Amino acid sequence: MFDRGVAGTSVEDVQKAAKVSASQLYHYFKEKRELVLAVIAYQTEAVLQAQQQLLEELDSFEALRAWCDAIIELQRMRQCKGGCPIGSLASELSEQEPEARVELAEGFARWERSIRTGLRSMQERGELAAEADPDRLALGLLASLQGGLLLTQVRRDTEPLRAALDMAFNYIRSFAAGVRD
Amino acid sequence: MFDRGVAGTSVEDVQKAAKVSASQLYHYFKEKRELVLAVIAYQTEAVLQAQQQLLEELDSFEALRAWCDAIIELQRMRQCKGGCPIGSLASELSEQEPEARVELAEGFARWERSIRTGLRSMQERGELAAEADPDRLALGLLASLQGGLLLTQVRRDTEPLRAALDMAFNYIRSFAAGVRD
DNA sequence: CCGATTTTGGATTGTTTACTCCATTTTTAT
DNA sequence: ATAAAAATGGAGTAAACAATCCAAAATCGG
Repeated sequence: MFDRGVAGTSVEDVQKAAKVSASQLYHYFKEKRELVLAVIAYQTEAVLQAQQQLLEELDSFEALRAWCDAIIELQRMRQCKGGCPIGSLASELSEQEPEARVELAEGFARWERSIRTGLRSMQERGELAAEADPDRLALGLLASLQGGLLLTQVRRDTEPLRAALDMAFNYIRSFAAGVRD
Repeated sequence: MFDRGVAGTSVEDVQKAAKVSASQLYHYFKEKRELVLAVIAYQTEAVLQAQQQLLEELDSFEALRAWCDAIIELQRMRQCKGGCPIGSLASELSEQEPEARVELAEGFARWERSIRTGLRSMQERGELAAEADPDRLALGLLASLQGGLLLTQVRRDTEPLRAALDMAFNYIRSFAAGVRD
């Protein structure tokens, strides 16, 4: 489903890939919709877990920059194919499957919270100015990341992702303690 | 296709909506893929035309802000449904239809160029500092817009779009002539 | 060890889908 | 006016699809 989209992946495709029969799949998942919800849960965990380590140790601008660079490097290795696993599902399912939309919104919320916590810890350490708003910065950063990933996927070139993350990073850095005012 | 996605829209759905018979549709479009390419061309024109006016008169930060606000207002009116017509197609088709991907990339490129031209004119007018890079700023701004639209679509709330565009706008404004250095 | 429950294989069903076909109507060119 | 070309209606086809069904196998509880 990551490779070909949800609509582009038949239940039979899943059966073959998983080497199980139809009755097995339908024994564990009532219908395709349910399987898709499981994919959302799985991909959300995968993305959050992959980010967790770098986001937990967000204590400096260098660490934030390292996180950005890691994402860029990951997309480069993937030859810019596939976009964000959560973002792609979100775009395909938001208008079609209300339940999926809610789950994906929750996934993004967790991701956002994770970034926000990192920015807050930078603020507590005195790296980030007190007047900075970690909530909005985290949300803006996540949006930049998503948009950057989409444009990078379409263009098959990491430049848009770089531009988006550079912009977000530099903006956040403009709130470095002591730089403003 | 904007409402239900490309895969979620059958050729028969299109026939009914257009009140034409199968033979008519297939007379003008060899196959569904060709119809989809026409949709891409149509939506690209629609988006660019809708933006054109505001982007052409990009001569000040107020005008840039007005453009941002117009986009936010548009999504609010749409109840945050549907995301970006180009972005949604891009996400659904990029990995599936190589030809569509190229057309969508070209659509984004035109959009980017349009923004870039606006920023350049601001630079020529002396609003934007000479050391600002309109190319990267335009790309970053477009990425922020796309990501903001996606998150706003998923959350059914304009806040992510606001945060994304605020971030991009404030960053660009930090290049206001005379403010830096 | 044995009866009940769960799990599995695989054929099957009914529907939806993209696309075709051909006869008929409409338009165009002269 | 008329013949050729283009456009249209609508039934039809074959494949793909999600989902069902039932019998067989495996697992579990006492």
